[in-house]
Amino acid sequence: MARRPAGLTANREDILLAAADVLQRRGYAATTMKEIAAAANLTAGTLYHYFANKDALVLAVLEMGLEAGIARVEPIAGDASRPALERLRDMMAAHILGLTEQPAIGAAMVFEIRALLYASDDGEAEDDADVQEFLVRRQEFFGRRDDFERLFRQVVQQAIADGSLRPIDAGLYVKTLLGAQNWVGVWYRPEGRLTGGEIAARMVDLLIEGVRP
Amino acid sequence: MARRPAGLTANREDILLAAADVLQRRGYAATTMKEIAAAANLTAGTLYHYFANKDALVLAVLEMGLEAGIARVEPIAGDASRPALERLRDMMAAHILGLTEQPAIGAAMVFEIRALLYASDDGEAEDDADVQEFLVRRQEFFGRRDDFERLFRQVVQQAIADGSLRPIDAGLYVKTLLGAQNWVGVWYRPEGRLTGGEIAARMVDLLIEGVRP
Amino acid sequence: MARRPAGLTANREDILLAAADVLQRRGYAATTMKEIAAAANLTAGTLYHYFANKDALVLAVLEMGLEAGIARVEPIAGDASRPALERLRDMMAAHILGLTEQPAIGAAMVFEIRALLYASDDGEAEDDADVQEFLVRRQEFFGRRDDFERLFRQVVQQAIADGSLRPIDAGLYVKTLLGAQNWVGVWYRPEGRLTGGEIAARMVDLLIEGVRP
Amino acid sequence: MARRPAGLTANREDILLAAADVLQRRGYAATTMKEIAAAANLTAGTLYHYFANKDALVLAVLEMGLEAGIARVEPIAGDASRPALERLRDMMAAHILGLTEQPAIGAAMVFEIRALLYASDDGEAEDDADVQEFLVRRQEFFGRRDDFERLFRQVVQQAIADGSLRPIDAGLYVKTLLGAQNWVGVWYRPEGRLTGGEIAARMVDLLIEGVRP
DNA sequence: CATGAATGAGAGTTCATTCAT
DNA sequence: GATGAATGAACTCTCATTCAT
Repeated sequence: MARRPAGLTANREDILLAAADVLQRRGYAATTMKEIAAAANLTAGTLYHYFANKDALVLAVLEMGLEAGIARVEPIAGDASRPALERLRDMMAAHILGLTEQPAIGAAMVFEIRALLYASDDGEAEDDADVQEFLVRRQEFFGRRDDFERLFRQVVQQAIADGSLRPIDAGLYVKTLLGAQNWVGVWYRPEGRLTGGEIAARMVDLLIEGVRP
Repeated sequence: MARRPAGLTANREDILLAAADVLQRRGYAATTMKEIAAAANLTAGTLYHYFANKDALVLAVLEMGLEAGIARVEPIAGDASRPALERLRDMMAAHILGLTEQPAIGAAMVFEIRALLYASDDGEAEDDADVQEFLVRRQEFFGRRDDFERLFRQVVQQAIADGSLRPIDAGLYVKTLLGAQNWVGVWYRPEGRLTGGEIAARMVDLLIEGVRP
Repeated sequence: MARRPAGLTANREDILLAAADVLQRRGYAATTMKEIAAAANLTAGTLYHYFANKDALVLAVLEMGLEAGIARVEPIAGDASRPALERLRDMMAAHILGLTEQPAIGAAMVFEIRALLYASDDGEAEDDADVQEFLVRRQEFFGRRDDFERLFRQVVQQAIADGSLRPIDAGLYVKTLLGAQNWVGVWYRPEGRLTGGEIAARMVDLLIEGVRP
Repeated sequence: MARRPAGLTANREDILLAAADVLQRRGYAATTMKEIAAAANLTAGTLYHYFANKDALVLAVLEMGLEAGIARVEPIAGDASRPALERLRDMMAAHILGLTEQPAIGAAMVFEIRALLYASDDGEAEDDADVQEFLVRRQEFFGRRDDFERLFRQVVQQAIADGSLRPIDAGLYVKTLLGAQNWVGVWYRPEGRLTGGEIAARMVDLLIEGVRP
């Protein structure tokens, strides 16, 4: 308490949102715990009440972003009552829209994954509990990312199976999709020429219909 | 070149290649000047004979990668004797292939641009000579990146004009292309299921023809 | 104040005193932050809680010394109830005595001012926030040094006006005074032939009365 | 040769003059061998053909300055045909004038002596030949400085003996003189209100006659 | 004599992290 | 929970110095 008036007390999620914002603006390398703390109206020491260390905090940001992405896409993917191609289109649009609504998290997910990828991988076999837990959670995170990718792949395969898509390399197509879409989180600017909705609609069209007359 | 036996002498370009490799493996944040130096068979101090500081070195890596990309694509784009769509296909394939051949640089270009984007932008406007030069070169780098994107956009527009592509949003389509393609530098593994050539051919097909039957 | 037993806790002023001592013994060039920290029973990192960088710390030492000098001299200068010449004599004696009591600071003020004079003036006009603040404070410091000199000059001028001094070049006389006096901080050794009080009394006599029979 | 046209070839003395200039402008701490080399139209490596190391070079600058000072003052001091007080006056004036003519060296002598004072005195008993020679030369330098001071002291004592000065503490008076005079090298600016000759004349008057009416 | 690439020690500085309060 | 002083490891960078050419 002390310093911050009631109502401004940060909780875990506030911290994560603040951290995502700083990460997007400054990048993992340049982001300090003090900056994150300041963005969340806290001091650095206090962050350690919520997160074991910087990597755990950043990983939590990415988990939050990934889970949000899955939450947007999974219900659509699983709605067996709708045609696969229709679901695919909606999944794509929902994902793109999500990235434009939360560009901080989107960009963080593209860029900071790499920073974490080799975090704590300095060759030495560290084995304090925090590191162990981090490694496990990172593994789970990558598993969830695969889940996310699999949702798309399955719907693509269903669409191929029902003939609404031609027989393509589903894995490669999904990587193509995700590359194009994730990149939106990088270049999108709220003040830009197109709204998130317009981007979503047009990009889905381009990626599905191709560009031939 | 005192001290080091002939044949091991590093020059600027050797350093850049070594640096690209380390950057891809470890990321900007985790990459130290000592690691780069070791990869180039030098000591850290010597790097400062060639580059003013870490940022300047990393920027030089990106410049090298970008210029290589432009060098691959520009001659194709400018060959007025060939149909626009054919040129577009070749440009895409050439770019993708380049990324699979030099994944270190490709990944560096995707990820480390961000690290540089705000480098020296810590809110304080430093401007000693090195920083000034860095900012100028960074600006030029972004200009060249725009040039690269423009090459694609112009060919797309030509293809629309000659009717070989339908009337699409050329700017958005190019961002879609580049997102999908650049992402290859991230997920591509030489030991993977598909060769660089196969990835290039299939991805071009998907992005041009779409996925409808 | 974690870690260190009560009683050893250093505060800003303790650090400055320790730093003055090291500076006098080793000189600006040879003094490292680690040495200062060790002298203050701290680690180097902790110094950066109190001072933005080495220059800011050294400047703070000089400020402390200068303010102590002004505090000794100003009340005497301003005591309008006493004859100007008497005040001048007392100011000189007080200043000399101060230098012999705190030779560390005295010598630091003579020597390290120069080191700071061009600090951050490496031709490049850096201006991040710390440097800006430093430059401002350095300017203020020089202003205060002028204030100090002016105190002497004004009393000299008053003494000239009331006829107790002959009509001399007041500015040059004060520079002569201060040169002779500041030099005391350089050559004075506590174990020397004369006490601080003796030096003060004799030097005042020499500088006022001259050396003619 | 190579790089530098004939006629610009630097010799030892040119280097010392260039070094004195850089030292005055930047201070010992900030002065690098490269800067000195550049000021002398050389590269850093070449300096080592002339001087064993940085300290030896700086010491040589000070030696040059001190010998020049002695050369100005000694002939006057030793001219037994003239009254002591007259010689003292001329010695003072000559010294002050010298400092205003070569302020770089004058300031260097005041400030950089300190930097050298503890150079190579890091507690360890270094014993390579260069260090040994440096320590010997430094000792000799301090001896010469004492010689310089002694010249003044002897003339003062002669003047006391012949009654042209009152019976003062000769040692303290000489320190007073030298402090006031050396300080001139610090504050003198060629573009200032007074010429070197005026400063010399007035300061001699002040220091001899005092300031009483 | 002169060069400049190379070294390596060490400097200043940053920052994640801890912990008494 | 929250703080902020303190730590210490690591990093970037500087620079005197060396030496093959």
